[in-house]
Amino acid sequence: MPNMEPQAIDIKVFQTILLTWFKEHGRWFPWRESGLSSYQLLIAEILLQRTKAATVDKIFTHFFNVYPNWKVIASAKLEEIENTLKPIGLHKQRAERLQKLAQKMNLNDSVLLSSRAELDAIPFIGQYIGNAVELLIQGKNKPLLDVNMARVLERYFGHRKLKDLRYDKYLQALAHDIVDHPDSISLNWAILDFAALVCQSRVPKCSTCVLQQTCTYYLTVVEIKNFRNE
DNA sequence: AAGGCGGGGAC
DNA sequence: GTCCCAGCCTT
Repeated sequence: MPNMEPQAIDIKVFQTILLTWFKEHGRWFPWRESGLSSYQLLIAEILLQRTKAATVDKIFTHFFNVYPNWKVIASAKLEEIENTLKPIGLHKQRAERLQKLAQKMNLNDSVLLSSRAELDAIPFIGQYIGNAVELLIQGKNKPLLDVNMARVLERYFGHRKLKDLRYDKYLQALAHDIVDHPDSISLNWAILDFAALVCQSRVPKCSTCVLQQTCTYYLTVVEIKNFRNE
């Protein structure tokens, strides 16, 4: 039964193995540095939407040199923001949203970012970024549940029922249980890095995967193929 | 539930 | 050329 809620021991194994993997193979990005402002953290999440982390990395430093705070974005020319964002795509949409957000946040971002109710009322902040703010700014144990984390969890523990991951109770509960850990941030990053480097969408590297012995996908799909020598 | 946004890298 | 990427809004 792939949709059964996993036992606590299963989650513990998953957490422990991935954190160990992360210490050796985890990626480094500037937005993971300590001491970033809530401005930088929030902008980073918007830049990362539907965009590879390595791609965002290329313009990240430059972007904050040009736009160091909400005020500068709020008063900038929209076309210039678009040009700055062009190399990472979705630039027209993102530039407009960033500027509107900046005009709102410029007043009092510390208040707006302090509670989930406030966050949910802000345009362009959905479930993912809401969780990211709670995790990275408020210090809560919340999952960065995107298509990549979903893919890892579903391959390992079993597939969700609903197409839209935001409404799938099983996947939501599972993700929350997984990152309910003293080092929730590292665990989140570990899963995202693992998704990008090992448990990839098209050709996952199962043969060298540290989770293969306990992975549903490996045990029910990959190993059977190997047995048949396909 | 489905469509649109988008350049860039991997294959 | 095709697929995918730290989503979200509109219809």
